[in-house]
Amino acid sequence: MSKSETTRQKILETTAWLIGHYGIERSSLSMIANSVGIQKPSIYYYFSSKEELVDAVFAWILEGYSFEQYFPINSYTKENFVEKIISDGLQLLIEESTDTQMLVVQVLNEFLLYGSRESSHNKEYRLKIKAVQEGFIDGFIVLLQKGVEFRLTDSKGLREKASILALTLDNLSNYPMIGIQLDVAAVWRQTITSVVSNEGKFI
Amino acid sequence: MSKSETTRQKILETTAWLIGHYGIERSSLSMIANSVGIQKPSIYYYFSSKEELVDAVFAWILEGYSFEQYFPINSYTKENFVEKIISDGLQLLIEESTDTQMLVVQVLNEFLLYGSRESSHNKEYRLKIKAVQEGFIDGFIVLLQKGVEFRLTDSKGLREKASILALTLDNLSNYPMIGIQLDVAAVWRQTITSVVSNEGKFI
Amino acid sequence: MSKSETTRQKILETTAWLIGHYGIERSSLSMIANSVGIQKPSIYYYFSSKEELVDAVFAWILEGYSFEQYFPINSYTKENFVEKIISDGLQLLIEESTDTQMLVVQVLNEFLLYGSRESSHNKEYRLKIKAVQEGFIDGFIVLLQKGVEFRLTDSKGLREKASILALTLDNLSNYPMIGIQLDVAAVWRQTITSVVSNEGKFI
Amino acid sequence: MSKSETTRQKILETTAWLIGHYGIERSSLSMIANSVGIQKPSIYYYFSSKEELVDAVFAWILEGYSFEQYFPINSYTKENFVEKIISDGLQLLIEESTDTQMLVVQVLNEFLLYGSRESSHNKEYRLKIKAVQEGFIDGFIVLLQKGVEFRLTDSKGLREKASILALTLDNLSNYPMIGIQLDVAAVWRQTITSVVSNEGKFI
DNA sequence: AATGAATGAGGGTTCATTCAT
DNA sequence: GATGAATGAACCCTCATTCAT
Repeated sequence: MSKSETTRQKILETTAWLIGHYGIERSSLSMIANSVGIQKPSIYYYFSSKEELVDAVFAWILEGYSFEQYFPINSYTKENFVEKIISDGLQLLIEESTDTQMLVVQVLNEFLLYGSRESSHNKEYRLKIKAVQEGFIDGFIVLLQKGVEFRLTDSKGLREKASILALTLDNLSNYPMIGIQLDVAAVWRQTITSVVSNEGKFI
Repeated sequence: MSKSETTRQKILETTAWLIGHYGIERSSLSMIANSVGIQKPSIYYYFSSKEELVDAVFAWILEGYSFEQYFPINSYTKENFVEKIISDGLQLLIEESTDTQMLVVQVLNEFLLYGSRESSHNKEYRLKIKAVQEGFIDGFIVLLQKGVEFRLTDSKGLREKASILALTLDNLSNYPMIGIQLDVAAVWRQTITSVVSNEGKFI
Repeated sequence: MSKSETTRQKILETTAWLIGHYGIERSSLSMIANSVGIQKPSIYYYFSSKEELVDAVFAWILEGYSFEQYFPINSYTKENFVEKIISDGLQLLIEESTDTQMLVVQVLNEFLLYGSRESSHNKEYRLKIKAVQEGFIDGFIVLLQKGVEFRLTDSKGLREKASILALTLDNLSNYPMIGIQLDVAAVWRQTITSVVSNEGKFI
Repeated sequence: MSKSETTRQKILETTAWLIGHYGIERSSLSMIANSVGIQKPSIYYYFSSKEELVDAVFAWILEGYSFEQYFPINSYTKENFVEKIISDGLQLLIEESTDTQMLVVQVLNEFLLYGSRESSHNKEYRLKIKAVQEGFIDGFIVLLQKGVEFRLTDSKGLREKASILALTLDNLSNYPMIGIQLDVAAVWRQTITSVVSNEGKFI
């Protein structure tokens, strides 16, 4: 990696960390430059404005956060189906309790809130996060359809079931932020069990 | 209401609205004063600092957001049990799609994120929100215990079930913020059905 | 004393104390009102502006600070002359190490400095303090003339001798402010001895 | 001198001048910036806060104000002893009636008073000024000891004599501030004469 | 005799940004 | 590639003051 790219990357990572810890507005260019170990105007060599830097951070964070990454559809079989959903989900949830990934959640939430504010530009954030969330819902729909093919679950209310899975996953990853202690594994397992293997209970 | 109280209340409401729309840091005292129709220093007559004002807004928002308000435990009977949980929850969820209550969610999220940032004072926000969330979990536990008495649900994993209900409610109220269209009523109904009336499936 | 006078007096004393401890500019009307136990606008009932209040404090402080008060010329005799100058001076100096009087010195210094600043109005402070200081010099001249009559000192350089006494007194009362430990009594006695009983050494 | 140092120096000098004329609190950053011919935030490029700027001014002013600078002990001989003390002192006193040095006195007094106020940080000012004052006392003690060696003065009460010289010098330099006209030279000569050549009169 | 409510002016400070070097 | 120097705009906050009550 060239020196230039190294510095760019350092700025990106540092900014992400700072945003996760102090929020977007509180993460000033001074702080960022200071943390990276460069001078403030140097940032402008890589990013033409704070807005552009923040956008880049957002894109960089989002980049590695997709359904396919955590739930590789092709490796699901009739035999491993239920247990693999559980374990794949747990991996996401538990990975997130590591510092690195908890940062991602925090930063995404920051952007989610930031994007929900009154501002023409911010709408993009909301739209992109929406896309990711819908990506998870769509992913679960596809996954559940496999479950239907495997005759492990019935075909009614697939969209609602998928939504429940997506939002449960989302919220379980948010709970640590509030500080609530929860048996994440148990709750996730319980959710999968009742959603996937419910028989004709859906109205 | 005295003139003083009127102004104080106006400041409180305006600030809540602004925080919901622009966030805490972006809601400057100038904006607030401007929106209320007074001069900036006048705010200091009612609140000794921005921090105190923000605290007051937080307390005011939190004040009307408790489990008991939405799920009045005493009015649950064996006959109305399942349907009442569904309708009470829907009232919360649908009420929240009105502008007034959607503001509450937005503001609470703002505080939640604000509280998760590095700062000694902010910890209080997190703790108070945690208390509210735990209030919902505890409330659902009590409610589910009633369900057990009524022999409508079994007694295993009560805490996990309650957690699922609480976080589902939480997340369903957050979805509109992202802009995702969801058949909220269907999802909630589905969740209640699978959680309450699951038979021995919990591990 | 009527209630009105009592409050007025309380404001005066409190302001003097605050000026002594925090300086004129730092002693805000809020602080004063707070310390007195009244509301800010009430001060305006007694003093039409902060400037007028400060002036009143100045006059009140100056009022009890004159040469005659400490050195009653008429009670000086040939027999007690030297010892009485010493003891009268020491009374002023030692009295000043009590809290009450140390306040006076502090406040006067505050006004002295305040008065030396660029401002048309402040000139009055300087002039009045100058008058007091000259009052001490003139007083000592009269006193030393008595000494000449008593043939205890010679008549040369009376003005310079008087000046030395006045400024020594002044400075000795300032030293505690800096925090320098000094055997005040010894220095004052030494000064008197060398000034009053010097024989023909003055040029 | 680099551009940066020039500006820094200009800020320092301007601030000193303003403090001498208007006091520390009245010398606002707006005034300073205005006088220097720069914008307010530019000051922060050189000094991280007003406090730091004021500290720097204080250090800068104090820097050139020591006993040794005015009374070079090594150049005192038995022959020039008395006359040199007089002339060295007069140089300090007369130099101070120039605008430049009168500013120093004014500023030092400002800091002395500022330092005597209730505030944890200000204590340092008092301590440093105390150190300078004690430097003068100690310097005069050493000087008088030389006088003892030269058999020009006796060895009793050296500390008190030194104190008298130091405070006389101090006060003589303060008198112009009040506006009192005084034959400074005569008073200083008289003090030296009576202090140095007093014979066994000390008690 | 006193105050509740409000304000214009100005305080110190931080911000993102620019630009010559 | 990077920065030293500078700035306009905006920040939170405090001030002395006013005025109807």
